[in-house]
Amino acid sequence: MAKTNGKTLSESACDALRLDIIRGHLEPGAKLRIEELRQHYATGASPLREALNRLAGEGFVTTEGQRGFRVAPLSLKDLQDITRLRIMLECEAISESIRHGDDEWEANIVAAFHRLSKIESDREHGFAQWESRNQEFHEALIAACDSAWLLKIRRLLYEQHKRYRLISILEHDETRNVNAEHEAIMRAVLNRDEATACAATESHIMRTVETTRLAFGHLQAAKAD
Amino acid sequence: MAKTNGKTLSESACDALRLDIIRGHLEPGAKLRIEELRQHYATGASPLREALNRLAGEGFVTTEGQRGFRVAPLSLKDLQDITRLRIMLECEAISESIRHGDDEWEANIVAAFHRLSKIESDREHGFAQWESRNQEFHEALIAACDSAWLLKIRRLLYEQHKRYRLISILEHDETRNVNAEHEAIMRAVLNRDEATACAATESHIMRTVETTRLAFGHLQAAKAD
DNA sequence: AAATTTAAAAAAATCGATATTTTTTTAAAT
DNA sequence: ATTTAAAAAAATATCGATTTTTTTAAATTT
Repeated sequence: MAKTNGKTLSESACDALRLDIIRGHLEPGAKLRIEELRQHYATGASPLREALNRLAGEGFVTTEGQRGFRVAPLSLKDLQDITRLRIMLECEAISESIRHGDDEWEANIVAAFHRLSKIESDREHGFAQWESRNQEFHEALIAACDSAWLLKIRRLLYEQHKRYRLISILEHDETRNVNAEHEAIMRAVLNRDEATACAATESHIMRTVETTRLAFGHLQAAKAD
Repeated sequence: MAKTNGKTLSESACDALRLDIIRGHLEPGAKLRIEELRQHYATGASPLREALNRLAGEGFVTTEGQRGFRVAPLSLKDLQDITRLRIMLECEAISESIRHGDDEWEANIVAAFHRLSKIESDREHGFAQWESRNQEFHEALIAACDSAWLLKIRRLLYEQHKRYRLISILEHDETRNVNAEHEAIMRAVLNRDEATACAATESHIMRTVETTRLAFGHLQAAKAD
């Protein structure tokens, strides 16, 4: 792990681990042995332990006494829990953003929506790119919310949910028109219509979760072999 | 730091640091030099660094590149931010608790209220005890909420707010009857009246914050000398 | 013989001491 | 007053030592 950027080894390891956990590259519940990680990430034990402790604070890994670290587990109940909170926080953030946003904020939303629309069709192919533009669009919507804690917690839950979403890439609900859902949210937001924006956001999240829920159920069933 | 319990040195250091930050024993914004902490907590650098990284993940300390750690700063804006979210999450948790709670849950609330009432009068004297029983009462109220994330985040914000509260112990609003506020919340909860319970909780938090806000303002003014 | 317990060995986690790198401070020079 | 260079301090990483847990295999009991 060469120090190409200005980050410390701890930080690089932390980011790499977080990404691999979110991506599902590291299995939920899997044991995180220092020695193996050392090999894989080509770094010393100390930076790794610091990174794992950081991630434990963020809730991505669990740790018990002298028994090392594990990837935080996933469950259907956890998914539903996260979903409910996400809806609540996302709506709160959007509402506040609507109240505070200026012209520049609006412009950024429109731009982010446009960028996302251009590749909306081939989700299957450049999934990583779609994922990143999707996130950028949703973050543009709430960019005018000036509650640091709300944004911090919302982001945490967004990434926790991403863990579920990314293990079910293949599941694609053909009956959905995600672009239309995004457009509905954007319309309401630009109209400064809080109630409609929240309703559209809630239904967007609920639909996404329904797809995720199915895929996650399939995965669990397949594992029970 | 003797290993009297089953905890690792990292965990002990983490708990000790967190407590000292919440208590205000470590000044907001203060630099946390490893060498000094090593002296104070009588432990090695590795456990300390792990503890600090954990606390960074939880939001109690900040960290930047190769420049070490600092106690997360406090501000009036931060206090207001935390307050708004606390009200939202606390109400959500209480509502769910009301929907799910059983007889045992009710009994624990009544017991916690009683324990708190017995020492409500001399807040000044055994403040630590009052603080702990107060927290136990509030946690008894939401004990039947089975959303792990909601409880986790609520607790985080509760402790963040405690940082503000504990630096203003002396500020005592004589016009308040905290015991009556607690009783009002309890009554509504036992009546399974969500709306009233939320309203009472919101007003309780708002009053507490108002006292805190004043004290914090005074402190800032005093520091500006 | 199968299952449980015990003891030894191996593996893994945790910690502390030391070395390296980076930042901050200090003082001189421009 | 600003810049530059050297010294000190601090943060970070590596390595090896210690402690704890897990695994393995033998011994005992049912």
